[in-house]
Amino acid sequence: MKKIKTLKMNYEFKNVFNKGKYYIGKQVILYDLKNKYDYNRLGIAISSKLCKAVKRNKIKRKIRAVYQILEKDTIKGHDFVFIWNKNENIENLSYDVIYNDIKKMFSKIGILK
RNA sequence: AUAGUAGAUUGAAUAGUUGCGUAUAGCAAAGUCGUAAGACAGCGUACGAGGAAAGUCCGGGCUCCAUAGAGCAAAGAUGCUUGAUAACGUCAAGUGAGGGUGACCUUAAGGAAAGUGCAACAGAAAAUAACCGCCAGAAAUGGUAAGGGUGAAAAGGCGAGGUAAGAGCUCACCGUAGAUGUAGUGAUACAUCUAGCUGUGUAAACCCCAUCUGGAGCAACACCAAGACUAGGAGGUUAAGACUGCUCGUCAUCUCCUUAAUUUGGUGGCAUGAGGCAUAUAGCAAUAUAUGUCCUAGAUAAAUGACUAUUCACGACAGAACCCGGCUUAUAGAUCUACUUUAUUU
RNA sequence: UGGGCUGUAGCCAAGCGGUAAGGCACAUGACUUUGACUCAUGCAUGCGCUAGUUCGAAUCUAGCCAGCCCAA
Repeated sequence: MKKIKTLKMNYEFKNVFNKGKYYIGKQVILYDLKNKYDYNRLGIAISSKLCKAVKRNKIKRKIRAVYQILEKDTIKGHDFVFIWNKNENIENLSYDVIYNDIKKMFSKIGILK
């Protein structure tokens, strides 16, 4: 099963936001919650007020690219939701910063093998 | 050389590693997920976002409402002419008006003599020529639209004759309206004659005239599976429904009321089309016809990413979501074609 | 994706062709020993932006911009 499992319904997102713990990185904020399944699920939420569709897509793609690499080495059974940090300018978006952010977060949670 | 005008094209490129979506009668397997309908994994191969994909401003296809019907009204849209188109509020060619030295650009451009409304302040007066004035007359009264300077706008303009004073009352020139002729499919243009000219502006105020318009939208709609409900009453022709009102007509395994429920998942719709490109013919052109050739995204929380190397002008605006034809708006730069102004030289 | 609505001072708002009412807030002055209350005066560079119609647009027309609501 190589496909990335994603969160789909609105209430699933709300669950993570309300009950989950959050971790703040330089460009990305992560909400984390344990789930019932034996795999991880990913959700990315970027509001349409932030910027237009092209830039939103770029953020999503970069987060997804990082997640794919790091997700292999994690302990399964979590829901993740990523949000863009509003204090950061969108034009500074870069792959390396997001990579370091998410690596730190995952190690804080303690799921990195 | 300089400053511009109009139109068209393009919208970084190459290589490697890795990753994503769709297709696949290629290989391999006969399995996995799911109650079911149904869906799918590995390797290989092919293909994979724009000129605006945007705004959702018009028009059409498609689907359902009856097959989308008839008449009157209401509501809305358009508004010089001819043509193009499936259609349009779009496009092309022209006409008038306005702007620019010019190439060229802009233009919702029917009707104010069907009727109604409005025109603040100022001004005698904003459409009835009332008031002051001028002239005649003893007065009553009559004649008059020259003058009464404000205003965005003042009763065709200006000059001469004429008169008691005046006046298109008469005349020349200009403007306006009408008729006739010529040119043109036509808007209209030009010429001649006639009328002395009474009626200011506003229709992007109501309105009148001409032409056109049924409604809702792919989250439409159809089918499949699971689950819930499946109880009671009313109607069978005008009650309710099919955009609004009235009249007519049509429909139904239909509709309405009370209680309950109106959910979830999947498949199709969904990518060959009023398609693109090239050539020829017709046409000033938009476009049409014929022949040849090509098939180039199809997701469903939504696919193009990341890294490395090289080159240059160092990369703007920006992401398909049922599909087409337009319009509008955003846009770094690059290339090409035609034309104009000014200056200098020959 | 589709459908609809609204933009007027720091805030709430009236006005729908004739040159921006009102309230709160703010500033100044008066009253008061001081403060509050009260009274007086002031505050819109042009009505979200850009064009057009008109003698004249907040108002009419067209195109943009921003915000909000509804269906699922």
